[in-house]
Amino acid sequence: MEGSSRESGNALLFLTDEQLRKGIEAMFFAYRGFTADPDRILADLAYGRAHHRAVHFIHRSPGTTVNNLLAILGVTKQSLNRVLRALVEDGLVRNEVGKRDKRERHLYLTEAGEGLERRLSDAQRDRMRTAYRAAGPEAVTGFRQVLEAMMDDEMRKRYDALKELKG
Amino acid sequence: MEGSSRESGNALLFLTDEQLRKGIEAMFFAYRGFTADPDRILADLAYGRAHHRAVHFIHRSPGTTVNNLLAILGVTKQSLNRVLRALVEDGLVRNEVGKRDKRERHLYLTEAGEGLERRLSDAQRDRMRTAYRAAGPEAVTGFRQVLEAMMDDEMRKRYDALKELKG
DNA sequence: TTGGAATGTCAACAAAGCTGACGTATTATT
DNA sequence: AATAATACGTCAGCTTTGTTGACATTCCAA
Repeated sequence: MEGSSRESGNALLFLTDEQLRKGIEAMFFAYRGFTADPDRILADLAYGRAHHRAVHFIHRSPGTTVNNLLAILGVTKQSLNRVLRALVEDGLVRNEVGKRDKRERHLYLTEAGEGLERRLSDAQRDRMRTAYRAAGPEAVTGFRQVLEAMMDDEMRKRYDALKELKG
Repeated sequence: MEGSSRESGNALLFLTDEQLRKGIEAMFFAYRGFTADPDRILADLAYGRAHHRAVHFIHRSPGTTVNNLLAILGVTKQSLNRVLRALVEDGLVRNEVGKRDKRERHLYLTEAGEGLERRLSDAQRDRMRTAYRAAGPEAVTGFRQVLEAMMDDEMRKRYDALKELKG
């Protein structure tokens, strides 16, 4: 049989509105679960998701600049600045003037910052791990493939750039 | 080989922190893409994501009550009320006093409301369809499995309840 | 040396969440 | 019949996190 029983990735699938709607709802409800555990931790600390995201990506790319973080998070510098200021004041993030370009500020987590990052990502990874194990390795591959296909090109570049850090 | 090369769903997987972090980042960036298209449409209309969610779930469960919508969206009645009031004033949502229980208000989209819902979900489904086709049918199954495993139990119940509406 | 880039900061505002309090029907319970 | 509970709406005030716009500073590079 030509085309065969194992459809290739770019086969023209028949996708009903219902199937697609279910996917949309799955994203909605799953994202709630995805953020639920960190949110609980953050609530006690008077921090929000914005702080979590900043801490996450600074941990991921130590020494990243404000501008780079801005682009990854997709917010204005004013919005990010408020969050960063709080984190610096609370001693979770360290600010270092660039050596090559002294206009730039390189961002690092302090030990306390790394501690918070651990707490938050432990919680989030626990849920992710449980979900991955429940679904199985093939499902995980598919999960990642669909998510990557769902990103804007610009964001996929940034996502890939992060991936290459520790491969 | 016992266990075989095709690992079962509940096999104990070796999942590195890096793999899990990539999953977390994939969720973050993909969710941005997921909401990007409707967000652009909504911006022109002075509506936000909250309005989109209300419209989506009223479309999905016509005649649903305020209380039910509250539970699905996971917000307070004050927050939802603000959104609903705007939608009713703008003639997108219709409010009907319950026949069996007159305390309840059943919610329906008007024709204009259905029109907006179409516009929004067309945009969102286009992206979902493109992603599904790019990733292939097996990936789609895995995608859904992981997302469902990631939900809180409470939310999975609501998600399943929606699924059963039109199968 | 001058232009532009990167950063920080001030002010004002908006969306969308929250809590708490209160009112009004309506229904359920005792 | 009286009381309690439920469903909904609304007012007031607060928080987080985003937005613009304006402006100063620092510093690289042409």
